[in-house]
Parts: sequence; structure tokens; C-alpha cells
Amino acid sequence: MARKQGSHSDITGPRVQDTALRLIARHGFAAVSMRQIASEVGVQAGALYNYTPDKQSLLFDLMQGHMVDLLDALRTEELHGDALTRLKGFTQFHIRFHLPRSDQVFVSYMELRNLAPKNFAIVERMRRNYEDALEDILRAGEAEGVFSVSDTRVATMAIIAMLTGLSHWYRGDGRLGMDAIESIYWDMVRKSVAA
Amino acid sequence: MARKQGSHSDITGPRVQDTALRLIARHGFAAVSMRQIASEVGVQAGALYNYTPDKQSLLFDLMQGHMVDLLDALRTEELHGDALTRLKGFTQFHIRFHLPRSDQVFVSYMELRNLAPKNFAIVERMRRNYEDALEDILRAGEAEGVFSVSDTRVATMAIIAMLTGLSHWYRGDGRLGMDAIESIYWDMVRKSVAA
DNA sequence: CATCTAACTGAACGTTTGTTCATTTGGAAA
DNA sequence: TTTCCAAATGAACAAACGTTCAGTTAGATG
Repeated sequence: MARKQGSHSDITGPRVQDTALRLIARHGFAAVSMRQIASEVGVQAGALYNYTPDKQSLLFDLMQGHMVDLLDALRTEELHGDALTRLKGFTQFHIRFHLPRSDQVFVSYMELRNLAPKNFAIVERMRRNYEDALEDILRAGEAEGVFSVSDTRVATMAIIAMLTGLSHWYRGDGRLGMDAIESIYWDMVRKSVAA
Repeated sequence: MARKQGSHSDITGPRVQDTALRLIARHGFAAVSMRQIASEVGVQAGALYNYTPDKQSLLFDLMQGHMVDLLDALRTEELHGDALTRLKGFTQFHIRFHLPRSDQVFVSYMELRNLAPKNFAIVERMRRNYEDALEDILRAGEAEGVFSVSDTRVATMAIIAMLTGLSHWYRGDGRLGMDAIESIYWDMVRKSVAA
């Protein structure tokens, strides 16, 4: 029963992406079949190929889209001022951006190994750009004398791991709201690099 | 050609586990087939079923084994003394235990969703035990007045995420040895919870 | 009203999947 | 030397996989 009411392409398209994201986050890329995605969207498997050339592209588009959104949002943030202020801004930005996107975080961190080599390289480069933004702040803090980390690269990875780990256990309906979480994490981040 | 030289069961058995661990860490549980594992071990797929009842048990045994090893090692560590000393001991223990086991860490953190519900519950309970060991230390530090974290549970998750993240990027052949890494991370952990 | 076409169906394709099992093998035990 | 059996083979199973495509449908267009 094609096209029950009006044109569906602008409805089905996003629904394919949303459903794929949710299912892949829940079960993993390799464990989710095209038929499973189609079934939840409410179409037959063949119809998916109106919206993606293949399964691999579906994954890549999700991950690339997430990273593009992240880098765009970071650029918009316009962090400036002294290193401590910028670090606080980065910490809050990271939490506010990632907390409402737990599915994207899950997929982006778990499915890297399921990307074709060329796609992996693209996503990895964007991830590195994001990490570098934090490392710049840490280096500035060192220069200002307000931070003391013996290795800015390691400190960068440590902080990002700490912040991103949040997305793996935080549930919005828990006892702590986003503001409370933000405050706790900023406290720990600030102290961890303090001079 | 069965049994080319002597009994193989005590050789093939461990090789199945080792190979499965390595392949699953690299490609993910769902993406690795029994035939792929068998091929690397050097047997036919059917022979694997002399060593595991099914694929799910293979994954569960790997993950449960890792957690049992972890909790046993932690118990042996016998952390005692004041909270700061115990926190240092825990940090060093975590790093020294996990760094040489990057495949196990990968599998244990990525494949939780591929465990059958009953198996998931078992592994999750052990993970929780491990987290509680750290939280006990943080609470003791609060009581002593040497730590200041507004929420010991959140601080626990933050620290474990930071430490475990290490296993995801650290390469033994990099510019930093395990001792150097240990010192950097202990510095950050110590400061992050300092009063 | 007739025509067109985007959107979708449903069947089919060749592979690959986890798992089973009758059969074969060859070192160890008698 | 003969017997025995743990350990492995290799073929088979139904089911599920990603992907393709000729055909169908129904709203939009003329």
C-alpha cells in the first residue's frame, strides 16, 4: 500500500535515521538487521534503499552527522577569556551537548570498529579536532600558570573519558538533574588540573 | 585428521578462548562468526562445541572470567590505611590490572548489551561490587575530611570512567610507560577529590 | 478524467549464520 | 596387537542476512 496519504519521503527518511540510531545504540550495528529497522519504521526492507545506498552508509551518516553537529555547536560556543573560564565553558558545553544525546554517544563510541576504513578515518579526524580544542585550553592554562598537568595530551584524554562516561550511566529520571551533574563534574575537572 | 599429536583438548580449549577474545575485541561479538574463530584456531566450526555449549556462553565466560579475576585481584590487594593511601592503592591497582588487558576491557565494556538478560545481571552485579569498593574509599575520605566530593556515587563513576578510558587509547609502545601514566593519573585522581 | 511517477511491496538472489551429528582419526591403554 | 575413546571432520539443516528489482499503488499533475 504505497503512499497512503501524501508524499512520505520527507517523513520516512528521518524515521529511518531515528530508528536506526535507536536500534543500533541498543543492540549494536552488526546485531541489527535492515529488516528489523524497516519493520519498526513500518515499511519493507527494500524501501530502506530509497534512503541509503547500503547499511554501512547508514552507520556512517549517523556518526558523521553527530560529529558535525558537535563541532558546529562547539564553534558556536565561542569560548574565550582566561583558561579557567574556557575550561568551565568546555565542560558545561560537553555535558549539555552529550547528555540529551545518549544514543548518539553510544553509537559514536562503540561502533567505530564497524566503520569502513575510509569512513573511520573521517570520523576519527573529527574526534581528534574536538580533543584538540580541549588540549588547547589545557596548554593555555599551563602557560598562565593556573593549571598543572604533567602531560596535556593525557590530561585531555582523561577529562574527556570522565565527561563522556557520564552519558553511559546517567538517566534523566534519576535523582540528579543536569545542573547538579554539571556542577559536580565541573568541580572535579577544575580540581583535577589545578595548579 | 583428529588428534595429530597427543591429546589436544587442553591446548585447543584455551586457544578457543584466546582467539574469541581477540576477535571479539577487534570486530565485536555479533560481527565474529564461529567459523571465523574456528579458522584462526585451526579447526572446523563443529569442533568449537566441544568447548562451549553455544556462542552466547563463549561471550559470557570471557566476561565473567574477567570480572572474577578483577575482584579476586582486588581482594588480594588488601587496601588498608587512611583513605588517601587506599585511593592511591586503588588507582594504581586499577591501572596495573587493566592496562595489560585491553582486549578484556574492550569486550567487557562494549558487549554488555549482547549478553542474555540472566548473564547480564550476573556481570553487572560484579561490576557494581567493584564500583562499591571505590565508593567506600571516597566515603571514608569524606569522613576523615581529606576528600570533598558533593556526591560519592557520581565521583565514583567519574573516576572509574577516567581510569578505564585509559585502556581505550593507551598503547604500550607509546612515548609513556606504565609508571609515567600511573603517576599522571594518580595526580589527577588525587586532586579531583581533594578537600 | 487520464497520465505520471515517487514510494513502496513482495519475492527472489546467493551467502552466511549458529548448531547438530554420523563418521573418521590416531594416540593411549590393555 | 588389538581395543578404545577423546577429538576432530565435514556435510547438512533451517533461518536470517544484505541487496536487487519488476511490479503495484495512490496521490499529484495536466
